[in-house]
Amino acid sequence: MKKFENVEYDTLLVSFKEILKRNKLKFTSQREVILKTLYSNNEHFTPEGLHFLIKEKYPKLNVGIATVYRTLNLLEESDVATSISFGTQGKKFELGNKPHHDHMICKNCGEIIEFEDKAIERRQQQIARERGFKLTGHLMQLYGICGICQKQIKK
Amino acid sequence: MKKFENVEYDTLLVSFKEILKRNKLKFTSQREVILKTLYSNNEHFTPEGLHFLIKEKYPKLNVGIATVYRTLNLLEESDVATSISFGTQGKKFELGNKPHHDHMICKNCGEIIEFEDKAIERRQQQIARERGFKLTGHLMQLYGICGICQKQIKK
DNA sequence: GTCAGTGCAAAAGTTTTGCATACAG
DNA sequence: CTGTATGCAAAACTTTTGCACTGAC
Repeated sequence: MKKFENVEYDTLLVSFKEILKRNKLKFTSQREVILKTLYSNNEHFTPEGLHFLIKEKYPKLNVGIATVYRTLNLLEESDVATSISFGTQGKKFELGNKPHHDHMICKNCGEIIEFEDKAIERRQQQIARERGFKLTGHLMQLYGICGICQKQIKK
Repeated sequence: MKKFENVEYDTLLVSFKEILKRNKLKFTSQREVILKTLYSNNEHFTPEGLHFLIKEKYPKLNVGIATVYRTLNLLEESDVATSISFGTQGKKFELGNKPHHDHMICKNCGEIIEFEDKAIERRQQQIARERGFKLTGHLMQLYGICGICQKQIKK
């Protein structure tokens, strides 16, 4: 069996390069590092968070925050990444090709369980279609108390 | 028979006053106007949008943007209003006196469409149960491009 | 009268932009 | 070589805060 991870990143990289070429844009080390960092940490990054991590990991490149913003916007415009809005401020970005998952979060201990449900996804598509929307993504978080905490909370 | 969907404005006002009294806060004309404007326009407001409308409608009051922010944050903290973030463009607020619903957000123009779907809600309950979670709430936002923007983007 | 609320302006925090230089193609 | 990309800093925005004055209770 092939190494799934590398194949996926290579594919991602190739299609990113194709998009760049198609638009007469250049493939720079900054853009590579931003894509790679987004890929290897499957988190949702704020621009500053991503910038901080990159500065820590590749100090020699000295990537500026403006480049991070410009590249994230580029990635989003070309549908390589998507952004969602969390909490108070700012966007968080994630790669659009990641296998989709949602989160169930325990309000007591913070435990996060990932899940994925085809039935809900299908229903979301249908809801969007009914309202003339072209769906590009979603955020779904379920809040509750996990099994362990339910037992402990017998107060 | 009392309608469940929309709490009357008077009821809303009374409960807002109660909250203020309970917290030793004062009922001011600015706060009243902000609540009333949120109520009478069935929209989701950005702070500036709300501020603009209020300045237009009640120019004599000369409500400052800081007061709008402060009041919106107060309304949110006391669960009278809720907010939705949508990226760089900031938050949008709505009163929390509506029955539960989720949001579909246009990533291009920020338009927000409300929807509610029993099938998804049921499925969420089931997913939680399967994983030993006691569900207490959820957040679901669908992102996409609204019909109007889809047409405009065909350049 | 007391003290929270307000407008204003300044500050703080984010994101974008202008410009000279660096560098991919 | 030719432009695009970049870093830096300034600018543009959005939201919060400090302060003296106003006004609700």
